Amino acid sequence: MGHSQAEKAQSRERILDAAARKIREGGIDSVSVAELMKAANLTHGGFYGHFPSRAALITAAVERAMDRGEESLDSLRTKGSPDTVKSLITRYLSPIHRDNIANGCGIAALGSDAARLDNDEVRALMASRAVRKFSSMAKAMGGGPAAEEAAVAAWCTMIGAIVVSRVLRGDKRADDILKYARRAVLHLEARVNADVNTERKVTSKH
Amino acid sequence: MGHSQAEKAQSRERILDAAARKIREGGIDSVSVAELMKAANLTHGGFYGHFPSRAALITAAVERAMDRGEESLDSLRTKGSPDTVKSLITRYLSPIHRDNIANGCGIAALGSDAARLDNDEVRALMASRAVRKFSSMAKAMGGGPAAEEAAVAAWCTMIGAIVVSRVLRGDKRADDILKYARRAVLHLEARVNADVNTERKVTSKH
DNA sequence: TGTACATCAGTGAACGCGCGTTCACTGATGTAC
DNA sequence: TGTACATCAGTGAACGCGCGTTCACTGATGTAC
Repeated sequence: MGHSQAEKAQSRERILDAAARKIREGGIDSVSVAELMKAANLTHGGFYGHFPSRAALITAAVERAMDRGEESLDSLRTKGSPDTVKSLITRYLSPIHRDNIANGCGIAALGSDAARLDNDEVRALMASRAVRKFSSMAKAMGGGPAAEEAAVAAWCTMIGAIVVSRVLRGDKRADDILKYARRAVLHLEARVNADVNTERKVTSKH
Repeated sequence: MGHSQAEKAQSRERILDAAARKIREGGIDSVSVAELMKAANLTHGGFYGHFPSRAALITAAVERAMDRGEESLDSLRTKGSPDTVKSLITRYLSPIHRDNIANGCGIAALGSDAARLDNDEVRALMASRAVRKFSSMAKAMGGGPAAEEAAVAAWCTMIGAIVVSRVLRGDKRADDILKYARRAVLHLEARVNADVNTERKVTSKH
């Protein structure tokens, strides 16, 4: 085996990515040091050369999970087509996303867990990522209070729909959940678009 | 201490209710036999006189949690006022509900956990309770496909909003999440009402 | 170029701890006579 | 009414197990001379 610094950093990345996947797949408690190190092709004793404790790993892995979740959604984009709000909504509420918990949205995967976390560091981290998600969509919707409100409602629907559709796994109604949520969210988006346009007209009259 | 059958049944109820609360407060994994029995004023050894295993208790406790969650929402009803869909929406999306995880909606509290459960018995149980929730609201919205669709979208938004608002605990924006979701859901409800009425008029013309 | 040494990522046995589970026992209650 | 016994919910010590964590060690690589 190699022993360069670069190779150590690669090991750390393997551990983190494995943890970020496992954490979404099985929840925060499901990550055991031994299993994790095995997934990274290492023995469990070496773990403490990379992280001071399991708790520290969890914090880093949740952050990684949030990042990878967004990247994964990005990677579903049709090449060349513009990155619209509608496209994001459709990708997020797709069966592909629902069926791929390990690589999907961190909030959908860990929301209930995060809601009750006594670990304020991890919870605050997820909260700030959520707020960022909301702001980003609000901006893409044209900005302003109406867009902010629509973006928050849209994300609540989307996150809730993925969770519910996953609970119904195997049921033929699971896909309907996504479909109904998609229509509701697209309606929200269309409504805020109309509002923003109306506002512009009203404003331009003065 | 007493030793009648009735008293044993009462002990079982105390264990179950404590578990149903703890399970929502800390997640399925957080329920330990010893802690649970202490909460029920018993010693841990006696547990197996009530349940064959921890797993059996979990199944029963999740069911109990779902029931108690609905009862708890019912108990927030203003006495004497009619039980409308609007009233349920407002009660569900209240800060009181958000801040009371232990007694709140089981799907909001355990959704992410249930979504990844390998235990199909428990997951199917939660799925059927969710479907029942949706159907019940659809019926209260006047029934039919449009009401079914609106009810599903409404529940996704409501569940997602409670989860997100809990993740933002302590942030002043946490209340906004509930407010925005409430408006979006009430809009959905108003829209399906209008649709149903239009449909009635159209139908009655023939 | 070759040899001796330092470095350090990773190894694997061992630890204490809390967990689910088992089981011999206790002691209050109900019943038989 | 009083005594002896059966019942059984609950007790608490003990178990095996997997976990997070520690630590003395290994052995491949880089460096000094």
